Amino acid sequence: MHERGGRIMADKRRYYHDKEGANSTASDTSRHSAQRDDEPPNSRLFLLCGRNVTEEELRESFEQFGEIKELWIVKEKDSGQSRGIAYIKYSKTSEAAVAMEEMNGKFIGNNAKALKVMIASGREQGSKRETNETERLLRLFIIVSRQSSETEIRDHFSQFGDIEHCNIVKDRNTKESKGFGYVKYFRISHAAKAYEGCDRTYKPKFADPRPSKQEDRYSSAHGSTTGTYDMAEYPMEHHFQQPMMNHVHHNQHQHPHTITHMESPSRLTIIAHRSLNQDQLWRLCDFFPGLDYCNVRHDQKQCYATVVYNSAQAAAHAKEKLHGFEYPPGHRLIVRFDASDSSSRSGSGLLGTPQSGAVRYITGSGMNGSGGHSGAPSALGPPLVARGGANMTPDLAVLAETIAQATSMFNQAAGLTGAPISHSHSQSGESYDPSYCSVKLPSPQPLAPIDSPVLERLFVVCQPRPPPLYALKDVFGRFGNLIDIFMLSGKNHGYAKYATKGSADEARMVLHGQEVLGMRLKVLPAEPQEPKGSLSTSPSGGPVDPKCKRPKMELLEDPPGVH
DNA sequence: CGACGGGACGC
DNA sequence: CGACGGGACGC
Repeated sequence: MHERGGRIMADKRRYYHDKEGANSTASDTSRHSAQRDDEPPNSRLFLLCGRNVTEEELRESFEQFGEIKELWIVKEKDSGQSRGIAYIKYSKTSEAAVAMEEMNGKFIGNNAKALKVMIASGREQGSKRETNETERLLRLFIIVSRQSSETEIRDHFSQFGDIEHCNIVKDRNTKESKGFGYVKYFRISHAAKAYEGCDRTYKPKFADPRPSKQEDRYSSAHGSTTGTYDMAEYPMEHHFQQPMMNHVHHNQHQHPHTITHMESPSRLTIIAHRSLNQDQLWRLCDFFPGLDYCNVRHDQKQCYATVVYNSAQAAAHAKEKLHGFEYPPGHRLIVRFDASDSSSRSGSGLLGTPQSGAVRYITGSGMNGSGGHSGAPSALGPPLVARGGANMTPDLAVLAETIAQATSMFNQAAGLTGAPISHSHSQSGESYDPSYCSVKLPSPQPLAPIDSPVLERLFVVCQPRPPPLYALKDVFGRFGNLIDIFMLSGKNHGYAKYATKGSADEARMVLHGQEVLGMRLKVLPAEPQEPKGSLSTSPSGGPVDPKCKRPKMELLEDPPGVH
């Protein structure tokens, strides 16, 4: 399935790999439909319309906001008469959010009644809502690395819209980050865009509403209606600046964030890691036909590019291929149609004004334990491009290497050899640089989609400590079909997940006993993961599968060439 | 005017 | 030796 274009992964499945099934161990009957309804979350609309609104009218008005998966008007069972209620399921959360914001209060057809549009809640829930249910649509729960700051969170998330509040939860006493936080927007569509478009290491989820403080205390005191229904009126009036407008115009809906502008179909805005320079991004964009112009500007945190193609189709094609692509590895590009509003800000452009803050180069557990010592060991010399940069920090060296790898990968994908930017001496696609990896490696390969079924896992031990995650990802990825690799936090071992057994076997045989950036690897077949809830009450006692118990791991204590 | 039908594990 | 990421908000 990975044809040529597949190298530039635009696989949307990358974005929806949340494991909502964590609590779905309670298996049962009606779960199937319920899951479809709410996947991705908040992608279904509930609307009140007139009884004579037709399915065609609804479809005509609502399809401009995205892919409608299902459109259903609720009818009286016997007469078949509409009950004035409809459900519209979109393929994406943000499509539903924008549709709601745009269509609520509008009139369609010659109906006298204004539409009321809201995000549908679950089938079981019905019309019952909690007091502050609106938070569920506005606030994201996110995982953050332990050392990232609130400024950094704000910088990243403000690109999707104005933030009402964001915080990292910290231990009251030690003030240490607990590794998660919250971001709350003013507008539902902004939260939805952030949910889909933020860096995936944040693992966003819609936050459960915080229980309001005066719940039952006052209700008894006043004996009044403070209960569960008073907020039933949804967040609309609060979040909608525009008064109800008249009839629907079928033109592009405005991006909610900026003031007034239109999308220009041949211009793109790309948000990328700040380490990328103009030349690299130009090359990247030029990989797709029709590039006219590429301008890059930076701030402390990120890199913003305006890219113009010579046609809307060319731009759309590039956008589709590049959005979500990891470049450099571990950092997904965000690509959208450019908003050409000249009246807005100067300098950093239309996408927020990030402040300075600690830049997180690599996210993921692999870097956590290594602190500032993750640079290359001096015995083997610094990695590739860091050479000669005596005052380069380890982080910069890591970045430089990352980019070299990514560039090399693109050169491969483009069929270019000996491109000027290439720092390595790889001609035929295979590379051998003993300071990077002690064995000759195949050329870089695309990763498998993150939700691919895991057909084989490898257990990886690194001594004395793990090399940077990007290096492991690259090296283990070169055998193809790598889904993911991670190191356990603070440990020197981890797991690589493959979508095919063949790739895993090859990786294991080639890499076992080799070195990556000076770190010796053990690569073994992973023992099957123990089911979490398995109480040891089973008569057999311990682990499930005794068959692949003791993989042999000798031959490693005395590797060739190094004592 | 405020909350759930129809079809269905299978190329 | 080296075995399974990280997760809900002031107690």
